[in-house]
Amino acid sequence: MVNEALHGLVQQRLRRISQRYTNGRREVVELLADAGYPVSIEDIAERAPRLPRSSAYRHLVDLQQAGVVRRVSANDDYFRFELAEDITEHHHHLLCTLCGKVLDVTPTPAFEQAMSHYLDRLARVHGFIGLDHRLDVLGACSDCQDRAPGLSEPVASAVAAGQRDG
Amino acid sequence: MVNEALHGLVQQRLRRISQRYTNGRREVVELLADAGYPVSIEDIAERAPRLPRSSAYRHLVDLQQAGVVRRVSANDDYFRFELAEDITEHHHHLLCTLCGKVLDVTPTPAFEQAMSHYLDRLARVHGFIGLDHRLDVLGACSDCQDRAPGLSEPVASAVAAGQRDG
DNA sequence: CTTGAACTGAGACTGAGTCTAGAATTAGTA
DNA sequence: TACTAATTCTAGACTCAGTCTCAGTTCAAG
Repeated sequence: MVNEALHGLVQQRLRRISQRYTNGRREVVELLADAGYPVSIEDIAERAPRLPRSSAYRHLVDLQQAGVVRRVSANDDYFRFELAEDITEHHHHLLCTLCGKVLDVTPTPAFEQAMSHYLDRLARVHGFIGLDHRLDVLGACSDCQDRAPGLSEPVASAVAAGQRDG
Repeated sequence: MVNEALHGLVQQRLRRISQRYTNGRREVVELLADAGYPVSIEDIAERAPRLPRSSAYRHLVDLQQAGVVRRVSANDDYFRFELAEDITEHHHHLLCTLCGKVLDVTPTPAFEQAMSHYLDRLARVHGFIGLDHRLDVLGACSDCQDRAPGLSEPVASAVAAGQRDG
C-alpha cells in the first residue's frame, strides 16, 4: 500500500508539464515506491508483466521529465530507476559487485551535512557549482560472501579484478 | 610523456594473466594516463583514429582484467574508462550535468579517511563488506554556467530536472 | 457529439558494445 | 635466417537494451 500523498505529488508534477497521471504511470510509480531500491527494466517487466517494455521506458522518461524519477547507473550494464530524492529521502547505495544487487542506505544527518559542506567547497575550487552528489559503496553483499568461500576482509583487489568470473 | 614506471607496472600485471603488453594496449594506456579524466570510447577514437573500435574495446576489457583500467559510468548513456586508482591515486569526479564533462578531483586525506571509516561501518550494518567507494558531485561546470545565463547558486531542482533540454 | 491533444501497444529501428574468423605478429628455438 | 606455435589484431557481422513510429484509443473541454 502506497501513500496517497505520493500520488497527489506525482500528479501535480505531471500536470505541470501537461501530462496525465494514467494507470500505466501509476503502476510504475507504485512499483518504484514499493521496491525501496533502484529497479532495472527487467525488475519492472517481472513485476508488471502486462506492461509493454516500450511503455515502461516511455513512462520512465516522462516521469523523469516531471522530476519524479531518477535514473541510476549501477556498475553493470543497465540503468536502474528510483523515485527522486525529494520524494523519498536523500540516500546512498551499497552495490554488490558480484551479483549486482543494490541496497538503499540513509546516512546520518551529521555525516551528510559535513560531506555536503566539504563537496561544495571542493566543487567551487574547480569552478563548478555543485548541486547534488552521489555516493556508492562497492562491495560484497551477505549472500555473495556466503557463496564465495575465500572472501573475508582485505581482498579488495581480488574482488575488483575478478567481477566477471563465475 | 608518460612515466616509464607506469608501463612497467602495466606489463607486470598483464603478464600475471599471461597477456602481452602490445602497441595497441600501450596506446590505450598512454591515452588514459595523459587524459587525466575518464575517457569515453569516442574520445579514444578521436585521439587514436588508427585504432579500430573493436580493438579498443578488447584492450579495455583485457586491461580491466589485469586490474589496470576501471570502467566508470557517468550520468549519460555510455561508459568511460580510467586507470585504476592504485595506479594513479584515489579520486572522485565532478560531473557537469549539462555538457557531460567529467573532472577528476582528489579529496584531502582527512576527509577520505573519515568517510572510509564511516562507510565501512555503514556497509557492515547492512551485512555488506565494503571494499571501495565512489563519490561524484553533480553540478554545472564553469563553461556551462557562462552559457546558461540564469544559473547562479540555488537552482538545484531546475538543473536536475532540465538536463535534457537544449 | 466533436475536436484536439495526450496516451498506448506492437514492433521496427538504432547503435554501443561483443563476438568471430582469418590475417598478422611475436616468442622461442635452432 | 627460418620455422612453428601461440597470441594478438582487424574488419565486419551480430546482439540486445533502449528508442522511435505509427495507427488506434482515451480523455478533457466545449
